[in-house]
Amino acid sequence: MNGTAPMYKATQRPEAEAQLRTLERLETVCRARGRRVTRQRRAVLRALLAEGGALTAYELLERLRVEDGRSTPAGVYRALEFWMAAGAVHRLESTRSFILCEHPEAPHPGQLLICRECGQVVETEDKGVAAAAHRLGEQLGFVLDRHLVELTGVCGSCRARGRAAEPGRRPA
Amino acid sequence: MNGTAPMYKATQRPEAEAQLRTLERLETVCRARGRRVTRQRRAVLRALLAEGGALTAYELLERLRVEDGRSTPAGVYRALEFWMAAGAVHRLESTRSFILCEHPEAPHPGQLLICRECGQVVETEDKGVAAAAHRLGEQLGFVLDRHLVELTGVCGSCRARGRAAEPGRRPA
DNA sequence: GCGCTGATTGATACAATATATCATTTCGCG
DNA sequence: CGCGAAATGATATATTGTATCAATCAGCGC
Ligand SMILES: [Zn+2]
Ligand SMILES: [Zn+2]
Ligand SMILES: [Zn+2]
Ligand SMILES: [Zn+2]
Repeated sequence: MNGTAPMYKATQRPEAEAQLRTLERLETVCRARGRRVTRQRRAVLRALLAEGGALTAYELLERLRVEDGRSTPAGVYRALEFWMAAGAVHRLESTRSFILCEHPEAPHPGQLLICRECGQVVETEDKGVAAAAHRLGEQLGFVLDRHLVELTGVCGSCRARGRAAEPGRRPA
Repeated sequence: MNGTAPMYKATQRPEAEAQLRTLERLETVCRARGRRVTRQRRAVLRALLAEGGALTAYELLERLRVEDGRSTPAGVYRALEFWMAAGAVHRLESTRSFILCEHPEAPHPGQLLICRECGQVVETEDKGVAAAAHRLGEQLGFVLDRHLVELTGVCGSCRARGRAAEPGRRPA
């Protein structure tokens, strides 16, 4: 059954390599700005990378404590804040969790598509959505600097698997 | 209990009348579904209406307690959940607060524009944004049923007031 | 009106999420 | 090394949201 839509399933994290290269780049940028990439911060990034998806701050904390029993909520939130400022981590407002950015090369107005069945999160940089949002802001006289778009539903593979569920859903 | 005179606070804003008419309609709809519009639920709606903007659950609680000292967090959240299910209230994820829906006539994928200076929130039903989001979902094989768009920035009147700020901003 | 039934509330406790503070340690650098 | 900025550790606390269950209320058939 792998013939249908294995597009995102993909192999065991092919992005991992790229993510690690990205980490090095981030590190360089941070140092240039007088900020440091420390053990704790690296640990947070590694945990998110290993998870391959979103984690809440306290789930992250549990994982960090396996390696370092002294980890605290404050530490986790500090590291998360650091990476969010660097553009390497996003916060999913609708699930109060955190996830690695899939395009950390540059700041970007991204969109997050969330599957409520399997928890998968896909990050996009869709020009259409971004442009429409920007246009809307202009129409209303706003100068926007934060762009939060989280779209929740059911992904293709979950729909393929769960034919037992009701076919008729009403978008709300 | 004291006589529950339904003296709705004199209308301070123009939409208030329409909102109150909408309340009656909601009430009818709710009854038709075996749900009740009670004193406590009405109080939550009135408080949001009087505020004219977003309130956190606990800010709401403070206000309710002025009139009824027995109000509790659970009660506030229950009422909010009730109205959100009815489509009369939205939760602003980015500020963890709640606001009246400006178009409660029907379910809708809306967008919220938030001014970080004055806290103003404008709700829109922009076809362009909604269509772009829907298209994006289709491209990625998602069937979406929740549409969260919160755009934050500075509104026109705040910009007019605060000319001291820097003119060149980069949307992120 | 009377009692039945399910919806709603009251009261309390608790869970989950996030931040404040300050003494101490580490890092980068001259 | 020794300085100052950055980061952490430790602790406490603030904020936001739920669970539980007995008591009460509203609608309904009688
Ligand atoms: Zn990103
Ligand atoms: Zn899925
Ligand atoms: Zn609305
Ligand atoms: Zn404003």
